Formats: sequence, structure tokens, C-alpha cells
Amino acid sequence: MAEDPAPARGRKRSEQTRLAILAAAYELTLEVGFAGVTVEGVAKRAGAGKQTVYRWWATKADVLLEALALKADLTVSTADQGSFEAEVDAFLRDSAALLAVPGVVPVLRSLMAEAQRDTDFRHRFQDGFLTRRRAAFETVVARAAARGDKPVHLTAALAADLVFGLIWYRVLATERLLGEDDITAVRRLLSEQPGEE
Amino acid sequence: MAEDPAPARGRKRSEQTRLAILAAAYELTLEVGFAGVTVEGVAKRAGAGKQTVYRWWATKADVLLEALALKADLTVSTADQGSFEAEVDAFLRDSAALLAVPGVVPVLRSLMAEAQRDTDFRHRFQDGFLTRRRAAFETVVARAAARGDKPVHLTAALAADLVFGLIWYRVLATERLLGEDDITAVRRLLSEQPGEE
DNA sequence: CCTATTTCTAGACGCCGCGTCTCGATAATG
DNA sequence: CATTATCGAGACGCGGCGTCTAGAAATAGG
Repeated sequence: MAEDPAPARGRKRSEQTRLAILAAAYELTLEVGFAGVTVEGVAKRAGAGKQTVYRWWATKADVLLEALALKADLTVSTADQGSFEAEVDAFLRDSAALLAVPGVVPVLRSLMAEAQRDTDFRHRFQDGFLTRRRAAFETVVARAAARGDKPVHLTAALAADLVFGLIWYRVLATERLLGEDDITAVRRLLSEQPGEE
Repeated sequence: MAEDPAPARGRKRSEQTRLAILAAAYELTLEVGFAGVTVEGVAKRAGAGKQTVYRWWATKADVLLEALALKADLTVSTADQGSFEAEVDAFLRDSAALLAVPGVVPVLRSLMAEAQRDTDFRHRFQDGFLTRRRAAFETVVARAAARGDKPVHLTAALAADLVFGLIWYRVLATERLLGEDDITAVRRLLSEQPGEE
């Protein structure tokens, strides 16, 4: 599709500076917490000007959102595993692995918090993160439905709400992350047919 | 146990002012959003001095937390309904009703967001709200276990995580609240025995 | 009644980050 | 070499934060 038709005159954006800003924002969030992060502080640590940050990102939350995408590989395993149960298991392990990446949890907390106070960022967060993850999971449910091993009462929307609800509630309201037992229990709960076994 | 032994000299705290501040904070949050609420604004609308607010509450989030407790009756129905399924149903309807109270959703969003950025408030929010609600639900699961109609693979902790996870995820990440279909589906999912029927 | 104590409204104060703006230098294009 | 866009650096006004002071009002004990 149509590349940006602008022939790009003038100086080009510095990729090095971009990465320095993303890294600075990520590290500062871990060190002083999101509330303690200031755009000035990010710029200073990155060796950049404040204007450079404001030129490319609307808020410090947007910087962090991009830093998260850079830090953690956000592609989700939606590969066909043969059964709904196996794919739910794979998805949960994938999510647990992401949460185990150092810094991801505090960054996720900060982003969800900011999404509550800034309506514009809320939409960018939904489009750039939440709905992507959700769509991946719903793919799994849709395939299960086609395959025929999806529990009848379970809609794709509710299954996604339950899975992401569990993950986010753990992150936001508790200190506990996903363990083996959680994955096993959720996998069983979602894939059980009332009448089977 | 030991009442506050202080014989209470001097002028007493004005209950009228307290209520005016709580109401002002609640209303302002709805009108301009939590980010737009300032302590000065709350004091001004309440006809109070800024110092009076700071004397009794640590942050504007604490004011809102108390306002929420005042606004919505937070007692949860944990009455014995005869079966686990019926009690889960009652609990979900109770929660849906709370969310339907005007202003409760934006206030909940604000409080959870603030709990992510302020560690001290996070603990007060957990103690004063989250764990109370959670304990109520776990009572229901414990009774089901005693009664013998709790699904074997379902622990009280996971059941609570799933239920509150769903509710909070809906509030924080979507615009959808709990409907009849959600309540029915969750009730069935949690109370189903793999082998029954 | 008088004094001590506490809360009350009102507002001044310094501090700091926000977001905008200006500046001169530096790359990239034609 | 002229144009254009980015770069680092930092000044600027604005507004809220949290503290502080001042004087009035309420409550208790002596």
C-alpha cells in the first residue's frame, strides 16, 4: 500500500535517539515509578532535548507503550495446537512469560492507570495493545468452534474477558502472577464440557 | 475495645463539612474527571478550606474512596441461598447493581488507577475495598465447599480472581458492564461439575 | 466567665513539572 | 549551496501541590 509519499527532505529522525528515549523511559519507570517519571527526566537521561520527546510522542505514557512493544516481543502464539485445551494452555504460558520479563508488570500497571485518566491515551492503548492481545485469543476460540471442541456455553467474548480479566486483576490488584496451577486450572475450566468424562 | 481515650477538648469535627467535601469530590470526578479534580477545587465547592481537606485525608483519592463507601452501600449479599450456583448468581447481580449506580464506574476507575501510582494509597484501597469484597465472595465458596457442591478443581482464590477479574477488566478495559447473559454464563461455568448432567 | 485546645475558612508561599517556544547547530535533499 | 527538518539546550508562563500562617469559631475544664 501507498508508502508515505513525502519524499523526505531535511534531516532524518535519529533512530539512536528514539531508542535512547524509549530505554530511558522504561528504566526510569522501574527506578522511580511512573508518577516519578517526568518528560524532562527522560530527555535528560536519553541525552535528548525535551522538544524531541514532545515531537514524537503525545505523553510519557505513549513513550512507555512503545518501549513495551520494543522490550517484549508481543507476538502471541496462536499456532494450531490440535485442541482448544492445548491452545489455551499455550496462550496462558505465553502471557505468563511476558509478565515475567523484568519491568513489564510495573509498565503494564502504569499504562492501564494512565488509560483511566487520559481518554485519548485510553484509545491508543486499546488499539495498540489491548485489542491486539484480545484478537489473538479470540482466534483461538474461533478455531475451537470450527474444530468443534469449544464448550457450547462459552462465547469467544466471555472467554477473553475471563482470561484477560484474570491476568489484569492479578497484575493490578494483587502481587501474584500466573503459576503452573493457575494455568492448569483455567485451562481445565474453559475447556470442560459439562457432560463429558 | 478501647475507645479513643482522648477526652476530646476543643472544637469538634464538623460532620456537615465532611459530607460536603465527600459530595464535592464525587461530583467533581463525574464532571471533570479525576485528573481534572484538584484539592483546591474540592475545597472551594464544599465551601471549605484547603487545610481542612488535608487535615483529614492524605490525598484526593482517599476522599473519593470514602465518598464511594458513603454513596454506595457496600454490604454484599453473602446470605445462604441453598446452593453455590444461586449464591454466585446473587453475588454477581449485587455487583452489577453496584456498577449501575451513577458515578460508581468512573470513581472505581480513578481509584484503581491511583492505586497503581501511589503505593501507600494502594494499601489503603486494598484494605478498605478490594479485600473486603473479596472476602465476601470467598465466604460463598467456603460454604459451598462445606455443603459439598463446589466443583473439585475450583479453589476459592481462583474463583475470586476470575469473578473480580471479569468485573474489573470490564470496567477498566472496556465499556461493557455485566449483563444477564454474563451472569448466567459465569454462574454456569463456575458451578459446573465436569462429570455431572 | 475565662482560658486552653482544636477545628474552622481563607489565602499566601515556594516548588516543580507541564507544554510551548526560541535558538543555533546539524544532517539530508535537490 | 539553498532549502528543509531534525537535533540538543533551555527559557518561559501556567497551574496545582502541599505547607504554612492568621484570625475567627466552637468546645471543654477550672
